[in-house]
Amino acid sequence: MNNDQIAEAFEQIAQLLQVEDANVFRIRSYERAAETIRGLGPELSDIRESEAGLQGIPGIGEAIADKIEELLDTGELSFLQDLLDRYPPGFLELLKIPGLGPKRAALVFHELGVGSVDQLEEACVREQVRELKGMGAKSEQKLLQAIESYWRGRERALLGAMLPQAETIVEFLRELPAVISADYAGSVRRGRETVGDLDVLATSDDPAAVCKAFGEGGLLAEVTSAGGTKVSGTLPGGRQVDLRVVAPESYGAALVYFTGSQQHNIRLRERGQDRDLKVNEYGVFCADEHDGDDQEGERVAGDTEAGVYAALDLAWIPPELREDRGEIQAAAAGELPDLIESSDIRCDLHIHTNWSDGRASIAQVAESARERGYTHLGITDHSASLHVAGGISADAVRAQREEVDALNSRYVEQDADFRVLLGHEADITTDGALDLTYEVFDTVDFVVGAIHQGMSADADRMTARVVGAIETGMVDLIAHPTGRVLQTREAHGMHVSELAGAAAQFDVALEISATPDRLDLSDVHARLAQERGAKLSINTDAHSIASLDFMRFGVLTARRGWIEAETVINTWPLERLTTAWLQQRRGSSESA
DNA sequence: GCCGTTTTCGGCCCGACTGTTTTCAGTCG
Repeated sequence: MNNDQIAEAFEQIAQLLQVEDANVFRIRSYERAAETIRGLGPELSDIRESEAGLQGIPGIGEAIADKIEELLDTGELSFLQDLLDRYPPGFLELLKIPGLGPKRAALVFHELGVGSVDQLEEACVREQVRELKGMGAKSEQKLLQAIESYWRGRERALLGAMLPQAETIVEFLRELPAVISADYAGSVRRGRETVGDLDVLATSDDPAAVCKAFGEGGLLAEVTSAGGTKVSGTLPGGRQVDLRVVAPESYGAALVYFTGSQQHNIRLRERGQDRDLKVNEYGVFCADEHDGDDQEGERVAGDTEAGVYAALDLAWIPPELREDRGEIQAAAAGELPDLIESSDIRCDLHIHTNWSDGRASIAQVAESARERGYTHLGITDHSASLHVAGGISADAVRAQREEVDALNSRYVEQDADFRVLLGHEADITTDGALDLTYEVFDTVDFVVGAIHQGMSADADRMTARVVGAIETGMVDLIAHPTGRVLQTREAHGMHVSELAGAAAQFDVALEISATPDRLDLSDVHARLAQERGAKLSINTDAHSIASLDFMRFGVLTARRGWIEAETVINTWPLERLTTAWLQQRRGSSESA
C-alpha cells in the first residue's frame, strides 16, 4: 500500500468516528495523521525500516503506527473494516453533501435507513427528512439543492480551472465602491493542485454593503447563505464560493485564517496559546486573564500577515507552504527555503511544435516565449515511435536543426538576447529501450525522456524502465515522471525515491510538468527529489501558444514542494544550461 | 489518539451562519 492509500484509510476512520460521535480529539488525531501521511515524501514502508521508525513522524503514536503496520502487512485494517461493516457501501459518500455532516448522516441512517446519496434524495422528495428532530422543510429543500449541485460539480476542480475564476471574482470585488482591498485565499492561494471551493476575502468599512453587492452582482448562480460579513453561493458551474468581509485592521489576520490550511491554523493558534495570545480572524490578542469576562485583550497584530506571524515569533510563511509540513518549525528557526518565483524562470524546455502534434511553428513559439520575458526556449517534438503524436524521423530532426540554426542566426543579427535550443522527446518504449538513434542524439541540444505507452506495468518495472533510460547517459530530462493525470489516471506506481536517487547520481533533471491536469512531479515528490539532490525542470509541455501560460501552475507546485530556484534548471542563464551543464554532461557520457 | 525539560494525565483553535429553536446544535472552514 502506498502513502495515499493509507492516508485514505485514516480519513475514512475519522469520518466514521464522527458519525459514531467519538471524542473529537481522537478524531482530530486520525485526520491529522492522514494529512501528515499525504505530505510525506518517503513511503511509509521505507520509514518503517528506518531508524526513527513510524513513531518518529509527528502525530503518529503507538496506536496509529500499529494500524499502519497492519495496512502495510495485510493491505487491510480490521478496525476500519469493523466500522465500515456497520453501514451500507455508499454511506461515506453521503458526507460529501454540503450541509449533511456526521450528525445528520447518522440521523437519517438510523431513523430512515438512508445509506446513500440516492436514498437521501428519495427521502427528501418523499418529505420524510423534515419529520426528523432538528430538521424541517427548509433543511430538506437545502439538502435537495446540495445534492443537485453535488451531482453537477462532483469532487474537486483543477487549480488551472479555478485560479482564473478566483481572479475574476477578485477583480469584480475590487471595483465595488465599498471595497478597500480584495484577494483570493484558501487552497487556490496555497496553489493546491485541486480545489474544492473558492475562498475570497475583502476589507471594507461597510461589510454589509459588500456582501449585498456580491450576492446581487450576477457572478453567483445561487446564494446559499448571506450574513453581514459572510456570503456563500455557487458559481454557474456549481462550484461553491465563500466571501468573507472584515475591517482593514483585521486584513492580515483574516488572510491568514482564510488561506489555511486548517492544520496550519491550528498550529498557529496553539503557538499563540503558548504565548498567552489568542489568534482569530480579527487579529492576535492578549489572552484575557479575567475569568468569565468576555472582553477581548489588547490587540497586538492583525493588519498584515507578516505582523500576525511576527507576533508568534515567526517569519512570514509563503502561502504555498502552509500545510503543517514543517513550515512553522522552519519559520521559527529562520530556516524557511528561499522559494523559486515565476520571475526566476528564464525558459520553457518542453514544447511541441507543428513538426509533431503541436499547433504553432517554431518561430511562433519562440516569439511568444520572448514576449513572456524568457531568454531561451527548448523545442521538443516527439520521437518517431510515437505515431499517434506524429513522431518525427531523423530527417525531420535534421531539418528542424537547420530551421533552429537559421532562427538563432537572425537573433544574433538582431543582437537579441534570445536563443532556441533544439530538444527531442524520446519515448521510453515498453521494453525499456530509448527511442533515440545516435544520429538524432548528435543532432539535438538535449533529450527529454518520457513514457507514453505501457503504463499499466507494475511499479518495479516502471521504475526500472525510467532508471534504465537515465543510465544510458543520453537523456537530460525526464518528463512527467510518474505519468499521473489528475482525476483521470492514477500515477503508475513509481518508486520516486529510487528515481530521484538515480537522477541525482547521473545528473539528470526530473520534470515538474506545469500542465494543469498533470503537475507531475507532485509537490510532495518534487520536495523528495530536491532532498535527494536531483535537479528539477519546470515545463509546460505546451502544444499551443496559449499553453505556455501554464508555467505558473508548475511554479506554484514547485513552491509547495519547498523548491528553490537553484534546483530548477529553467532558472539558470543560457550559458550555464548549455556550456556548464548540457555540454559537460554530453562530454562525460561520450567518454564513458 | 497524541503529546510533554513545568506535565505520563489532562489538556487539545476559533468563530459565522442557518434552521429550528425558546437557548442552541450542526456544519463549515
